[in-house]
Amino acid sequence: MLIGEVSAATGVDNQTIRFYERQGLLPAPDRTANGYRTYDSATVDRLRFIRAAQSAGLALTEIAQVLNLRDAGQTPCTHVSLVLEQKLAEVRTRQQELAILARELEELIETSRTLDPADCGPAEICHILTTK
Amino acid sequence: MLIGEVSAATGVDNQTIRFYERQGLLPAPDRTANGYRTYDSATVDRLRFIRAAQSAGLALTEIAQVLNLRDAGQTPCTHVSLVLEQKLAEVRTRQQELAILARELEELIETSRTLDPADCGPAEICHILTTK
DNA sequence: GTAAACCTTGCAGTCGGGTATAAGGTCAAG
DNA sequence: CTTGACCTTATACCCGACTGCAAGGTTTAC
Repeated sequence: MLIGEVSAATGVDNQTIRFYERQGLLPAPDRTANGYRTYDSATVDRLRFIRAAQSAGLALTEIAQVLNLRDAGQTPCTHVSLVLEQKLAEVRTRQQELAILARELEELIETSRTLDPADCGPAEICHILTTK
Repeated sequence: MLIGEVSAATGVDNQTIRFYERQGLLPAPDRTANGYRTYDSATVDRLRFIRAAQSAGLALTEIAQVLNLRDAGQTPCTHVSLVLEQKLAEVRTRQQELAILARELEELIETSRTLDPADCGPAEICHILTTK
């Protein structure tokens, strides 16, 4: 399988596949006589795994760690569980931050309804954002 | 007021103030005889406004637009309202995405509890993330 | 024999919001 | 007269995950 076929099979761009190789997410592949990279179906699985892990919110470096553990012959499940727990905690934190931000935005929008643009004095910049 | 005093008054770093100037968020200030930037209290207000807008989730380019409107003599309130509405919509979208992500992470973690690491076949990479 | 559709390498650029560093000028205190 | 705290400029670097481009080699189709 050439890189383009892997790309077509996974939806991951050629350049991105080479980028992942440089980043240590994919091992250096075998080459054909003319230097083209050749892959087997394990690479397709590996790329699908990367996409799955990515959409689960893991960063590439975290995914690389999981893959390295696995490549070293260990079952990374325990490690993966820990990473997932940590990710969930981060997501929860971010959710709280966004909830606060959403409330603030609502308040500002509410304020902007009750304020008259004509009241914007020349000294202030925009009283919607500075009234608070 | 020299840049360091403005920095002390606002908590915005000297370098950041110069950076904002380059980004068009602050006008080119007057200079003393020896070339030092001098500011008046309006700059302090402007920086406070920038921080307020930033903590409301606006990007620097959006803040620059608001300030430019204001500097052009317009009351940017209507524009600000629109930007805020749009921001709120973005935040809502992001909240939904995070909610989905959180549910997925919970499921994966739940799965990892019921799975035995010993079941991790050599072919798969990590069955917590690929079971789904 | 030539055009297209592949593949290779290496390096630069993107986004946002800064932060760091170098190399120098200025000013007040002791 | 030197130390230290200011200030100036220009330039480069950081994070993450790519994306683009140049300049070339290879293979397939007509």
